[in-house]
Amino acid sequence: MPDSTENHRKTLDERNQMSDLERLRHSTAHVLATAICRIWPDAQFAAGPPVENGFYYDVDMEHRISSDDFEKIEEEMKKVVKENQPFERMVVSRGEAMEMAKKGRLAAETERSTPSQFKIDLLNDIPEDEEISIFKNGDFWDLCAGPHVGRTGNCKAYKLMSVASAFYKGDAANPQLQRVYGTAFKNKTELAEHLERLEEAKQRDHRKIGKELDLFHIDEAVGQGLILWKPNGSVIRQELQNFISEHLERQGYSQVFTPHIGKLDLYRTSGHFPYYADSQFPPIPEREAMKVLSDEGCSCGELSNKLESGEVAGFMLKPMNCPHHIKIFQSNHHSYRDLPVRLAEFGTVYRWEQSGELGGMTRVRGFTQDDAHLFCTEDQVKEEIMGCLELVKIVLGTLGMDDYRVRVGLRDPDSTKYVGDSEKWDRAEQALREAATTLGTDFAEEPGEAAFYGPKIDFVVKDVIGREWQLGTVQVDYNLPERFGLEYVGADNATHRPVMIHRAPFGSMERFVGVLIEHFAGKFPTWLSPEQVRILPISEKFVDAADVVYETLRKEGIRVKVDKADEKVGAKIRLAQLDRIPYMLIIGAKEQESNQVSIRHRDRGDEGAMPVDEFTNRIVDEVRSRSL
RNA sequence: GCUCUUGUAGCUCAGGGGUAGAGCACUUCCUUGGUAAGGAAGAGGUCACGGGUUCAAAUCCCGUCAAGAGCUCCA
Repeated sequence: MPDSTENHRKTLDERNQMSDLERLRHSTAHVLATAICRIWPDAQFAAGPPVENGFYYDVDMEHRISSDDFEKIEEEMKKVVKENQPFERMVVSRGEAMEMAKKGRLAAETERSTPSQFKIDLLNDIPEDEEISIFKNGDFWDLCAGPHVGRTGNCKAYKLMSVASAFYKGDAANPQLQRVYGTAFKNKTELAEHLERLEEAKQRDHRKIGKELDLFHIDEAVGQGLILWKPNGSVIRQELQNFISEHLERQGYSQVFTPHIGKLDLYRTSGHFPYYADSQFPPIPEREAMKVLSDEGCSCGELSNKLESGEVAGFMLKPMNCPHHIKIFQSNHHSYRDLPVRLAEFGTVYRWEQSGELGGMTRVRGFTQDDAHLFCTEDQVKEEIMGCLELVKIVLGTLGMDDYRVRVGLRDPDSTKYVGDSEKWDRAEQALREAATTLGTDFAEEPGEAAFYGPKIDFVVKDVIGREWQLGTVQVDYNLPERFGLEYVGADNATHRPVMIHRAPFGSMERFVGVLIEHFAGKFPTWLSPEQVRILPISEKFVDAADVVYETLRKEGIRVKVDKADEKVGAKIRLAQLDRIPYMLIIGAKEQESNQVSIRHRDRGDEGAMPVDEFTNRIVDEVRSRSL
């Protein structure tokens, strides 16, 4: 189990490499602690490190901090900053440090009746050979390896952001502490810019825009994490599926359909049941079995045990599509001449995510993967992976998501958890590496990041405001071919085991569309827009003329509507803008006479008049080429 | 799953122990207009659900469900 950032104790070397900003944030965390300590002297502090966009300090005390307290705390922090206390480093012996902690003197301004309990614990975690240091700012002494900025006066631009609870040391078995989050920057300008970015992110939130544009709905009566795609959202999804399907065709894939459930035995073979039972919907026992068991007065617990042990048969909602695709592959005999076999499906899967993990479209319990499984010979692995990478590249390029990084997940050389012999792994890793090189993008090799069944390549996309999302993935798999005993007949007339490749350029339709909404801030390129054109007659008199244009566009497959409301154009434009419709066509007396339309683009504004046919050609072209 | 916060009209939200409010959206009428909001009237709610306290609960308390933030998790 790799250390999470949370648990990982920074080495002194790593600490010395802390950037200036991290130093500043860490120091601001001490300022925060000083302030809290002055207001609530019973406060016990745990850890207070810098984090990605700021810092936090974990605190345990009687009073429950709420955002209403922020003003008061910030006021007190201001005083500490104004006092411009120097941060002084003092090296002490383990015994001295322990003595201070026992007197409650650590993370405090005075000795206290209760010991600094968390600091005692942290002290015990410090390796024997490491120097123990205390950092002082004014009377506030804290066990801390540093480093810090020179004085509290350097911490001028900060803001408390939120308070939440966190498990002590990140372990769910430990008690929860109050974690106060803040952010800090070199100066107030940078702080303001950061806050602006956060505001921008809020405006782009796919849950907000999804509601505004009527894209999707989650209903309590249906269930948590289950997405209802509304007509507008469905247009986007369908367009994306058409887009992918076109490329699947070109790349020689076969599209298939499979049911949403499968027998428990199928997943016993694949190894997913009962090993991953906690993250799956509970199994569906067979009708007959249910009846017999209920007649016998069998409890739920017993039933569940019998399902797990295989005494009782049943079905499961599929948590992945692989087993179904494998069974399609296995339904024929295969010669090496047939390979590679590429089976693709927009396959819906169900996983039991913990309720607290769910959120909007990005973390759900039922989702549709743009999934495919490739069955090929060892020799074909590299080329097939290149094909997969090509597809991901086309997808991301078409959507203007050019800012991404590529991770090549390799096995951990020291671990033995991996299936398949190491020679095969060497070859597969080399194939992945070479394929990644052909991408022309930098990639990072990450040992230990491979799945137990094979190495993989992940695409991590950065959206317009700098957040990262793991989307596309390509994985080599030696495990399932083994478990299911897949075979093909080679040129030598002997049977061989094919290699499987899993790949999903979007990851899932739900997550991808969620990310796309935020990426485009709802302003989808024309080909993806649920409504591509809205015709705005200047008054009722021009509704007929509008209808004629409507028919022309509709015949060309353009998604168009006429706004016949009894409103002025100004109001109609406003609504169309709010709906993020790419083109507004305005029709009044001038246009009617000349058989033209006045074009207004949602971003470019008034583009003047143009004959209807010319506009039609232009937009049809724009849609067909899927331009941004 | 854990901690905290929240749940009032289709949407965004105010109010808060004495029978429900605004703006937008919706319907009707007036208006027939030129690039981001013309005017008027009307309709619309079991204040998430269940229980308790009270003469009286949308309001206070408990529970359930759901959402948000963070933690833990994501084959």
